[in-house]
Amino acid sequence: MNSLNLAIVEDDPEVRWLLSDYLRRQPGLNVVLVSESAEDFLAELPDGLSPHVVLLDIGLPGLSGLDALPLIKQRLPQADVIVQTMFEDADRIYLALSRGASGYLLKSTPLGQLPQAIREVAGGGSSLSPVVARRVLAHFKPSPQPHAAALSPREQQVFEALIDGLADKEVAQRLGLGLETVRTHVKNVYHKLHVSGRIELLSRAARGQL
Amino acid sequence: MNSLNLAIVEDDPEVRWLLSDYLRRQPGLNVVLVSESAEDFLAELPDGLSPHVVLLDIGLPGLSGLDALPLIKQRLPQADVIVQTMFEDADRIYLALSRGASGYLLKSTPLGQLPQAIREVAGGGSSLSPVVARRVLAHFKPSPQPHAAALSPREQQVFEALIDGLADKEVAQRLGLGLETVRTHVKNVYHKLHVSGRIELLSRAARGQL
DNA sequence: AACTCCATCCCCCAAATGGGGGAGGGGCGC
DNA sequence: GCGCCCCTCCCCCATTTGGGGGATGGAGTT
Repeated sequence: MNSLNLAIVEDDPEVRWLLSDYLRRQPGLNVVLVSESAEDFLAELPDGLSPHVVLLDIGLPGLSGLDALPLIKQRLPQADVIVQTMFEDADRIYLALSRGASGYLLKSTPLGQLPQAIREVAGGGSSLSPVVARRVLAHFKPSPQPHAAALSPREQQVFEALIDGLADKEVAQRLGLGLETVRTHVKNVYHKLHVSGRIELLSRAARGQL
Repeated sequence: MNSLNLAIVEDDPEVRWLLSDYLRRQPGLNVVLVSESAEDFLAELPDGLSPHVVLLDIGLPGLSGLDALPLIKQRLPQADVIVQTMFEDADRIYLALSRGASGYLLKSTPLGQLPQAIREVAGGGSSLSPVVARRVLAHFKPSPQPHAAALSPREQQVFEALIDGLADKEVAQRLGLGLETVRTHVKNVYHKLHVSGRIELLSRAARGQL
């Protein structure tokens, strides 16, 4: 079980050779399949063979790595896929992660860090290049509402209750207020946030636009 | 500019000593401030001094690292904060990241990896322990709705329109249907997804619970 | 043929919602 | 003192929403 089965999908012959050659030398790593395209990979994959980790290039001709990801995860649900690419744009990163990638390494990653990244991923972790990680974290922050500042303390509380999906009546209970009071606050929140009602409010919140 | 100013906030005396001692020895790293609490850190911080990176423990007595994060980012907007902790629960990770942490390292991280992580962060990247990274990535995936499968094609369309915040009438227009038809589909969607109305639906969608 | 699911549309009704309005009291700043 | 904002509560009214019922026709299964 110490032997980690690894598959490599990479179109550039030189890179492919470098990668497979280097990784083959690593103790505990077992390169079981090397393909030059996602189509080839899926076709060549023997039924019995299930790599623990797949190193997947994104800039593939034909079926792109991004499009191949769901197919690979379907064929090998328990395998972890590390996406390797020179692209570091938020869209591609987001796509790769939402399609089940367990790692996202830039091609600029030193070869020497690959074995560790592969072991981390196989061990239930994830490996992200620093630049990529920063992009990912950026998706978590944007909370600071420029609007929220305009909301009075009470309105802020009411706002949060609305986000929680409460009805006016329930908000009144939670905050110990009269129904009519809550209705007043709610209307004020709508005005200050420039929304027409709780549905628009929630649908924007769902998109992180608030 | 090659010298990286580093501040350390850590309550455990032994760990504090180990960290500061080890990091002080690293070439290019300059430990400029070591505090045993967030309060001390904010108080001791000279006005002219702006560390590039702050190593922040989360399990602090008094003001927790999590609560201190926003204050630190306020005082030092350009500084990158690396959170260091033994906690790996999703809540704390999420909180730390949404409050502006640029890195999240577990206490189990080998000392030897710290300098690299610090340099990566200072260089505009982010550093996450593998386990943490996996947790973070999990937040990106969950799209595949187990429910969605149960929705008929029309219902799926209606569902998406609801997420977009449309009213019944607007859904009818978008899909070229009669209002009553839409109302029927909407009700069916509610039943199949076990929600009581669009507010619960949207508020769950906002939390990624759908 | 009988059954089930889907899509389309219709009706009724009670509750919740949004958009207006107003009013009294408290606090803060000028 | 006067104005302004916040908090509290009240009323009216048109629309929307949820929940319940039912009807028709088509497609697919058994």
